[in-house]
Amino acid sequence: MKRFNSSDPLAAFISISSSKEERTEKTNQGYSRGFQSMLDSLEEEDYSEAASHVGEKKRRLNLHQVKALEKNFEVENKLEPEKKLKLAGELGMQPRQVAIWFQNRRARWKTKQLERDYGILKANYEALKLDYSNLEQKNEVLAQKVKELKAKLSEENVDSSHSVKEEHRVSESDNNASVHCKNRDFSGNNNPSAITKDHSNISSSHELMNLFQLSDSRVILGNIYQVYQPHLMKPEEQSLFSTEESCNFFSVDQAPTLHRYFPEH
DNA sequence: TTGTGTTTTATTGCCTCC
DNA sequence: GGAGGCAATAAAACACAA
Repeated sequence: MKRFNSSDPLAAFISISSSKEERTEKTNQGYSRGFQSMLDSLEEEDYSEAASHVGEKKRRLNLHQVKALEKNFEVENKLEPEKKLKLAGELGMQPRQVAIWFQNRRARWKTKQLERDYGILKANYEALKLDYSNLEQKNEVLAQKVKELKAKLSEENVDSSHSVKEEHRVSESDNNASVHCKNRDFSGNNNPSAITKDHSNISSSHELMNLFQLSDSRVILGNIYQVYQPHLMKPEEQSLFSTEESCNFFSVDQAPTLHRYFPEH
């Protein structure tokens, strides 16, 4: 087990100060303001205390030592034992001090790296959120257009459906469509009661229009998603947006026949 | 001057590797 | 089993506002 060599704790704390030229050398190497001021004050302290320092207290490394350690860390963030001994000798430090400095420096670097990664992830998330918001707006516009077209179509059907014979023919066509989708509900479950049951429960045309809107929005949104970022869809959303389920309710190829849902027309 | 927050240096305990 | 790395933490040094 490694443990601190307590035979000479004094020596571990006393760092030999470097030359006056080295110590007075000002640095602008991108240290934080706090760190820089710390280094500055450290230099002054070194001046007055280095030679005669009483060493029980924890001491900070001088500027020369820190700069040399930083330089070595840039080259390699882990030290070979030989390099550690060499560096310790050059800087007047205990090898263990050098090792501890590198260890702490790696920890600081890791923290910074995590902060950077978090920033990147956050930026990506914000961009994605913006994309999603834009898509929602487009979807609303498209849904509104669909709603208008349906209303228009409904009016046309009312105008052209006076003959009983015509009504009968359309009714048959609707029955076929009903058979086609009667085994499907909105969530993709094979629940025979889902759609047909809804039919019986829908009491007003207003509810019905909402039903259509919901369904259409999902189709449109689903198609946009599939074209735009298909890999971002959750499995359950892919199921929800699957064209087979939605098309049977409102197919693009076959315009919806609203007669069934507007029997009064 | 003092309280408080931040940074740096060092220790401890655990883990992995050889 | 020893050496070394890492996470958590203590403690000293330092900055700074009130």
